[in-house]
Amino acid sequence: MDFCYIEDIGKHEGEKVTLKGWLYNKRSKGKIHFLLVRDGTGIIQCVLTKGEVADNIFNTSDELTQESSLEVTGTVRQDQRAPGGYELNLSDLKIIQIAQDYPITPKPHGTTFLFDHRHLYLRSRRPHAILKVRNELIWAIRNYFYKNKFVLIDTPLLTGSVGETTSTLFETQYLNEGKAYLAQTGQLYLEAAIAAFGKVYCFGPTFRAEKSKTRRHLTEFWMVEAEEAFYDNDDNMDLQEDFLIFIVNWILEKCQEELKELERDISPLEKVKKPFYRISYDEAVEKLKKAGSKIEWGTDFGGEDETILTKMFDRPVFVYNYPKKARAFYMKPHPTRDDVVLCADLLAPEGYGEIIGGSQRNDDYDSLVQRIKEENLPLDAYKWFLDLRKYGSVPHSGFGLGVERTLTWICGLSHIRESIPFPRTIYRLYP
RNA sequence: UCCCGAGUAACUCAGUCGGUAGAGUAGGUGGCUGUUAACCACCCUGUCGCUGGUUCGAGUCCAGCCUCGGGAGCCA
Repeated sequence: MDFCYIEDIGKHEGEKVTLKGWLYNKRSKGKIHFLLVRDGTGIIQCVLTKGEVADNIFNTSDELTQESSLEVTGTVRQDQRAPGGYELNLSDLKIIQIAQDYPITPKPHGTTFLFDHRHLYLRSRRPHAILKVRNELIWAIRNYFYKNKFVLIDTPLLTGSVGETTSTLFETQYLNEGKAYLAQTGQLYLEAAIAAFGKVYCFGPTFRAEKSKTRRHLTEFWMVEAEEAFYDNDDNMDLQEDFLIFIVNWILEKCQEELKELERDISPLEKVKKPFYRISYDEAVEKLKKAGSKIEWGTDFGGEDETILTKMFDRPVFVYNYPKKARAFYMKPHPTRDDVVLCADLLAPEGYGEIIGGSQRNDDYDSLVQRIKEENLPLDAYKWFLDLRKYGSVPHSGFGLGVERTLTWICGLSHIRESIPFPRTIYRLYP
């Protein structure tokens, strides 16, 4: 390799190095030019002084425009005046390509403009920082499951039978086999895999065709789902707690710089420790009513309800045992109550709300058949799913964590669209 | 689908009572030997979202439509 990266520049103090990258910004003081060069790993200020560098090289820098690609060679020097602490005294400068009229200037832009130029906006500091945190978040998730001996099971994205019953699906013609749907969950397939592997997880994109128009919704988002044989609903919550603490600690350890760039107050993240609060749906409704919410027992929380609720707690809170009629057919009925199921949602603090939905699954053949019928679902589509209850059925539980919602909370973002490289929302399919 | 709000220069916006379009940024030219979103001077930039209406005259008032943003619902 004949060049080095800006993040390693501290190892080369006093040495002559070559960097390859893009011009982030430039300033000139006439006979001194300052070039801010970025290479994906950082930003460094390069200095060209007339008289100390060949005239043709000094003049070359006049041609540079924002985001032109270039190669620079110079001596690394520590300097407190430089952003980043180090700067490069240039001895050589080669233009790779001159960028013409780069649309994103160092001045404020509106979100529509920025997301119309998302392919370029990725280069800016804020999205760059967020997506670096995303990278670590995903690594932490995979790392946690690997360390805890969960087996990765990739579940299909094209499915015939539907997963849950409530949400709207993207539909496509599947050759000669009729309609296929883009997956909204891999859970049912994971339930098949636990009897083979015990503890499993899947991680992939999921799709919802709902015309949701809020700061918490994407039509395409990434979800990690885990499924565990012989775990009951409480074991499931213990696991989620441990899992979330692991990934938050990982981010706190690895992403100090990025969180600082995002001006994220990390004190709420530092409070993510055992035990999380656990309240029943019944208690949550009581608390909300006392706080003035119009919620009625039996309905799901609205966005506002979630915000009120999470602001009552300084750590994540589980709300467990929701009304049966507000939850999916596959959840296990409560052993002594007919109106609730064994499940739990995990709500992130600071008003962010639901990031995990989980439940113990219905492992009883007859009762599951009954629930499928009650929901008017086609029994034959679920034949394989029902088979799992015929051949060595066991108590089991699982959960799904929304990656973008989690990242939105960890980074303290105000809109989920910033948490994914190329967001797909109700009105956005470009770029 | 419903309720708000916004569409004016490449970008961010201002535009008073209806009187014929203006700032900053970007771009261009010149100046400046330590700039930090550099600064200073000058120059350039318009289908005022679209269609129609009222008027001597519409960016401005009225109607309809389009697009986008925020929220609700739905959902992770």
